[in-house]
Parts: sequence; structure tokens; C-alpha cells
Amino acid sequence: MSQARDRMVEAAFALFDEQGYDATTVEQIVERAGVSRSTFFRAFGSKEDVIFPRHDEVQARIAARLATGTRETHRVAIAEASRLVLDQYLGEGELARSRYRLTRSVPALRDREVASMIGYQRLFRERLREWLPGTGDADVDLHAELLAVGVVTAHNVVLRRWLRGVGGDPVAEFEEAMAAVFTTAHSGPTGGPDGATVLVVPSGLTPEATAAAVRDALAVHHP
Amino acid sequence: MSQARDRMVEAAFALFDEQGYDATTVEQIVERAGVSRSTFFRAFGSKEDVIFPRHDEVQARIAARLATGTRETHRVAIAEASRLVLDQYLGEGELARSRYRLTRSVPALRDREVASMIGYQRLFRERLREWLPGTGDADVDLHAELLAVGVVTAHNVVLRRWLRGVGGDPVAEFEEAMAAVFTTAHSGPTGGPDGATVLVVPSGLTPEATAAAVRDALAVHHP
DNA sequence: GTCGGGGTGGTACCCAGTTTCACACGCTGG
DNA sequence: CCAGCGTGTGAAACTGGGTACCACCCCGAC
Repeated sequence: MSQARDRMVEAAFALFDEQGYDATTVEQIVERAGVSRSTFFRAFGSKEDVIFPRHDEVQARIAARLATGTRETHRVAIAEASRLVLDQYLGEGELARSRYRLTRSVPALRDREVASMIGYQRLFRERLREWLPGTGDADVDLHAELLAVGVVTAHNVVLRRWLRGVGGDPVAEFEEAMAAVFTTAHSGPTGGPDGATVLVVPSGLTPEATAAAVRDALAVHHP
Repeated sequence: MSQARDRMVEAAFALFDEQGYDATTVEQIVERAGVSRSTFFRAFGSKEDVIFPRHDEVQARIAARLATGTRETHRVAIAEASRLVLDQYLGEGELARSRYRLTRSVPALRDREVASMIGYQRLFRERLREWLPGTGDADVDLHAELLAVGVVTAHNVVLRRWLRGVGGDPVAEFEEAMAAVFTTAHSGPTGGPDGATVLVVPSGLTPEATAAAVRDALAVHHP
């Protein structure tokens, strides 16, 4: 039943590798796989679909993970949900790398991959809009959007490094990247001119030394 | 010469509005515009291209603006470059809103629009990679990516509000959004434990008052 | 005149994707 | 044993976007 599907995937990737994506027709794929055109389009719906993983299934898993999150646990919920995507690709191994080579060289496939990432981003954004304080505000919309896009981008940077074969443990890099996103982008809407908003980033200095550095830095700009 | 082009655009948008994008064939468009199929595909290259603005021209303008920027002026360079995109849409007026209605309802067009935004984002990212201190580092790659995606996202949020007809002056909202991006996402890679990185944001406070606020905020986290 | 060159129309063709019908199975109830 | 039924498959014909190629026409240059 699904060995036919596997044969089609195998034949498709082989032909794309030999002749390129555009130069390969569905006719050639089904011929090498030993099935009919009908079977191909019933299984995949389109020529592009042979290449991509089942994003709809991953999206469902993400939605399920996000559903267990709360306003207080939203960081870990989003980080773990994003991990689901990373794990999907890591589990595919060499197949994911073959796909990456294709998506890098064929614009239509690159666009398609981007579109699926936007899908994930949308899930994150919708939940963040509920979770971030001050729901309904325009500033919150922007903040939720920025945080969601930051998470997806950080994920992509780590994923792309692994796909290219550079860097070390992708899971460790992923955790670092998530931390970077939340520390740099988590301050949220500022309070306005009647107070000072302080964003805390660990630096190993004492509060007094940091305060002195701040005073000195500001003195340069102050008349 | 280009009045034929305008007729085709007009006919296309009218038909898309009447029957929907997928239900409209190029045949119908050229019939209403009074030209041949050949002329259509010579002018636009594809059915999708009738809808979208000349992103390649805007991209060229953006590249030119970014080329005049330096490491020190990168904020304003990127903000102004991003404004070029906003101005493009604002200048189109009702046409931009018609396109928005289409891209919202037809997935293929939405993906296409996203892809063009990724193009802008790529320009920003490449320049930021040169501008941000510590070029070549993996952290810098991530930071450049995050800042670039933040700028594009902020732009899109403002643009979308205007396209939907909500909100006030889009230019003012754009400036606010840019400020929000740079204040929340500009801390960048930290300098390590041997120094404090200070990000200056105007607040109307004296250096001493701000420094005191910093010391108090840190005292909470310090043992 | 005619010699190009750019914009146009016309036609034939390729190929992705859809639709429809027919056929071959494996199963289950009679 | 077999009639029925769903499911997976194959074989066409068809639609429509996109390309390639050729013929034409207009218009300025020589």
C-alpha cells in the first residue's frame, strides 16, 4: 500500500537530483516508480508535495502542545512546540538534507517552504495574543507578532545550520537560540515617558557597577 | 504602449473581483482587455504577476538606500529603507487594498506576497550581518536575522492595519513600530561578563535617576 | 525605397492537475 | 459459493497556465 508511495518518493528525489526539479516530469517519476499518473496525484496532490513533510500533522501536534500552555508557562510551551518542528526534520535525517538542497536551488520550492513556516508562526502568534498581558491592544499585537516571528526565525537559523552540516548539537543550539529570543525580545510594550523600563540581561556585574556604567553612558548624551 | 498594460490590469482585477481568482482564466482577461494571450504573457510573465507591484524596482531602491548606510547609521538606514516599501503601498491607494483582499482569500497569492517580503528581509539581513559587531559569529547571524525579521514584521503589522482601514496615520504608526523593534531587539550579543552593554533610549529622566532605577531593578535579582 | 527592431497576433505545443470511467482486489453477509 | 461493496489502481480525455516560434505591422534610420 504505502510501499508504492515510498517508491514514488525515492524515484522523485533521484530524478530531481539527476536532472533538476523543473526538468523532471511527473511522467518520468511514475515511469521509474512503476505506477500510473493517477496513483501519483492521488497520493500527493501535486508535484511539490512529493518533497515536503506532512506539515499538517506537525501543526496538529503543535496545536496540541500549545493547548496545554498557560499565560505563566507560555515560554516553555512555545519552545517545546517549536522543538516539535526541529525534531521532525532531525528525524528525517538525510531526506531533510536532500530536500534542503532542492529548496535552495528552486525558487518555487523555497517559497513553499517559507509558506509552511508562516503556518507555524501563525499558531504561535494566535496563542501569544491571548497570553501576553493587555490583549486587544495594538502594541500587544505587534509584540505577539514579533515574538512569534522571533521564535520561528531562531528555530530556522538553527535548523539551517544543521541542514548545511555546520555547527554542533542542534538541540543545544536550539535551546541557546530560544533563550536569546526571549531575553532580547521579551521586554514588551514600554511604559511611556513617566518611568524607566529596565531590561535585565545577565552580565556578572554588581548592580552598583552596572548603574555606574549606565550613568556614565547617559552623561555623554546629556547636556 | 503601456495603456494596453493598464487595460489588462484593470480587466484582471475586475474579473477577479466578480468571479474569484481561480475561476478567472487568462483567456477571459485578454478578451476583456482586447489583446491577445501572447501580449499578456509578454507583459506579465504569469497570471500572478498582474496583481503584484514591481518588487524588483522597490528592492533596487532599498539596496541603494542601504548602500549609503554605515555601521553607525544602520538604524535610520534600515528604517528609511523599510519606509520605501510602505510608501510604495500607500502610493498605490485603493489598488493596494484590492490586492490585499485577493491575497487574503487566495492561498497561492498569500504565499507569493510572503515570498516577496522575504526578499526585503534578505536585503536587511545581509547588510546587518556586515554592520553588527562581531561579524562571522553564529550569535551575530542569529541577531542579524532576528533584527531583520523584526523590522519586516513591524512594517507588515502597520501596513496590514492600513490595508484593513483600521488605525490612524500609518507613517506615525510605522515610526512607533520601528522604535519598538529597535528598543526590544537591539541589545544584541552581550559582551560577556567583563563589561556592561548600555542601550540608550530617551526617557526624559536624568542619568542619575535612570541609574538608580537600574540599580533598584537589579537588586531584586541579586542575592 | 528598404532595412532593421520593437510591439503585436496566431498557432502549436508541453505539462501539471482534474475528472470520469472501468477494472481488479479483498472483505463480509447471505 | 457468490453477490455486494469499499478501496486502490489504471486509462483515458480534458482544462488551463506557460513557452516557443513565426508572421505581421508600424515607424524611424539610412
